[in-house]
Amino acid sequence: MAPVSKSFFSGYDTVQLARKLIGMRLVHETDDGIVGGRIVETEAYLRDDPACHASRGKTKRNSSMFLEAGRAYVYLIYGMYCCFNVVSCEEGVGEAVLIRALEPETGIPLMKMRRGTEDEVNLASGPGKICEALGIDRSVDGHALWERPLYIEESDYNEDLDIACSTRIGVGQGKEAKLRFFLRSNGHVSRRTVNE
DNA sequence: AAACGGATGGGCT
DNA sequence: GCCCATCCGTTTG
Repeated sequence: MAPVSKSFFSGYDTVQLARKLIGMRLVHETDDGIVGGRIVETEAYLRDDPACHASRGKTKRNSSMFLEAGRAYVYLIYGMYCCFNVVSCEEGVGEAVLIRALEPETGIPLMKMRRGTEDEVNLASGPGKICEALGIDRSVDGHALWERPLYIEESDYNEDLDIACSTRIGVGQGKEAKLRFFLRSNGHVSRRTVNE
């Protein structure tokens, strides 16, 4: 397999890209090994959405959100975890898709070591867990996700996906909006019991 | 099974 | 000073 082309990311709005990324693979080729998995849960963050970091303008922290579609936006949360996003829309807009959960596929032993658990369901079922399992930190903020070593690639099985929709997890403002997307009956999503 | 507190850094009203 | 797009271990119903 190989990274998708740059054009994979353009021509869609953020909600469309959030749905399109479900079923695709996120892969990181590191010195310690190749790790990756299938994306099973995403959330959309929109420009006029109070939960979106870009909604109050461009700062040093969120500046990569304003890059072109397909760039990485990685930020530190709660002082100790990172969250990984795929930038959407054209340069200068400030929207992104948060990747919330993966179904581990490649490099599972390395992920287990990094996460300190043998439980496969617990390897990447949350945005902070994904970054720990894949070795993603702020040094890849702004990276082009159509290029190695960190990239999106096509999945072997990507047909007839049953995508469900709910409110987002952990947000204060913007609670009502149903901007979370996940594979309905997949065991690797971060939470099972949310509305509808 | 749900609820809570601690760890810990940086941006903000 | 307070609020987070979190996680984990522990306590409570």
